[in-house]
Amino acid sequence: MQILSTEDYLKAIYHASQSDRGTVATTSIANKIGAKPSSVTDMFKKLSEQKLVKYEKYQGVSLTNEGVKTALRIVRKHRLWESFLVSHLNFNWDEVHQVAEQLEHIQSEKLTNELERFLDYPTHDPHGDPIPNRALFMKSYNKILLTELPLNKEGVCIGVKDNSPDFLRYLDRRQIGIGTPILVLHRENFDQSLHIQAGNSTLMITQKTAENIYIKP
Amino acid sequence: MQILSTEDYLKAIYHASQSDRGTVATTSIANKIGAKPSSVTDMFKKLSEQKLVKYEKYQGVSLTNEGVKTALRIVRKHRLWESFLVSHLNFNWDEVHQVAEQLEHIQSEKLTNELERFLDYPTHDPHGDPIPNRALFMKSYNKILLTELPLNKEGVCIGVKDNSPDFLRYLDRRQIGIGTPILVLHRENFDQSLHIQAGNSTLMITQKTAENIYIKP
DNA sequence: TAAATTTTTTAGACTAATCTAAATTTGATA
DNA sequence: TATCAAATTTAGATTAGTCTAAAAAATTTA
Repeated sequence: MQILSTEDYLKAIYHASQSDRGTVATTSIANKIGAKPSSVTDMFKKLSEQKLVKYEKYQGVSLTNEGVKTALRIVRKHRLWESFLVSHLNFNWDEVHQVAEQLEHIQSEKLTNELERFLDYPTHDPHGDPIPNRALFMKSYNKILLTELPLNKEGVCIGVKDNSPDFLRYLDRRQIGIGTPILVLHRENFDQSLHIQAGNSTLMITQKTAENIYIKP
Repeated sequence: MQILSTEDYLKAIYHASQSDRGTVATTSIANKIGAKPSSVTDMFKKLSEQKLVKYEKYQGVSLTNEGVKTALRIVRKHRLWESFLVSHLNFNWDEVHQVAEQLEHIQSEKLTNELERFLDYPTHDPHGDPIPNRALFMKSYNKILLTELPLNKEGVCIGVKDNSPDFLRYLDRRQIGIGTPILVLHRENFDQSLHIQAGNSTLMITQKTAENIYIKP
């Protein structure tokens, strides 16, 4: 439908290879990006010609060093813009993604670097994801899922796995956000739901929710 | 060569109809936009179908009300972004145009309006051009060209006609900018060059320069 | 006002990103 | 290991924005 740039493909490949480790299948990108597998194959060939991915027929793709760099440059811009939108333009963390998807394609090194300076060199975006610095280096916390936090051990919410507006708004309503201290009071054996203390309030959350919250123990 | 959106055409038509008054010729847009006249004709037809311009074969185009609104929405974004780049991201007034050309296409009403609020509702951009407000209304100063400023009458630089980096950097080197007070000390009959006082320094400028500086008397 | 020049449009073609449908390859299963 | 299902690729078509070259209209000039 829409016209997607090579940048969108590189970013999708980058994110897919983070979770799936290593090479990425045609259909997995097709689903992420909302295109038909045949279109993805064409783009794989094109990216391969540009030496941004390694592509073997029927074997999927993996990013080359140059491809990783290009992807990280986009991730950097995306997360800097998300930070700006939240910190200075009154956006909520569930509203920023769609706009940042556009802003990440703006081409101007000076713009990116000045934005980073203006924001005082943030290391993480509003969802807790790390922001690559000018050298494209980023440090992630060592984090666990809330499902893995032992009973009565204090932890802090430092990010989410699912970035969908639905989930983020759900967390907002429960007053869970980046930095919220969390304690697991009880784990229900029956359905793995949790009773937790989040900030000042105690509440119940499902396993599915807990699987999508990152915690620094 | 490049793929231009309807937005670029509308903006070009808008600017052309400001200076040329009324309808705009195919070649004039072709030159502005760097496309062949045949491409422009095609786009005129397309814009006409969308009721954004009134188009009569061989008679050029003029913007409809809807077309003017769309153009002003782009101008608004362009000038707000230029203001942001200069006021918060250390851009000079000669550097902002190219980046703002990209930023003006970002689609998000909330973004535009929040940016405007963040900048505290600026009325003019770094080149002195008026910024349409949310209702797309803008007020220009009544301004004259520096060539028209009478001898020994105090005026203030409030804008430039030529926005090219070359000209803007030339003015920078001479320490002329928005807000600089200017006095014409002498007008040379031979070539219409001017001796002026600009801020604290006196200097000589050519007629061509004076024709591109707007003054509030 | 007729001829020459310039401007504009039309016709047909190209490119990039997409699609559908058919063919091919892979890998799982029996 | 032969078969079948799923994944992937190929082939050919489509669309939007562009181009060149030729035709048509408008404008200038003699």
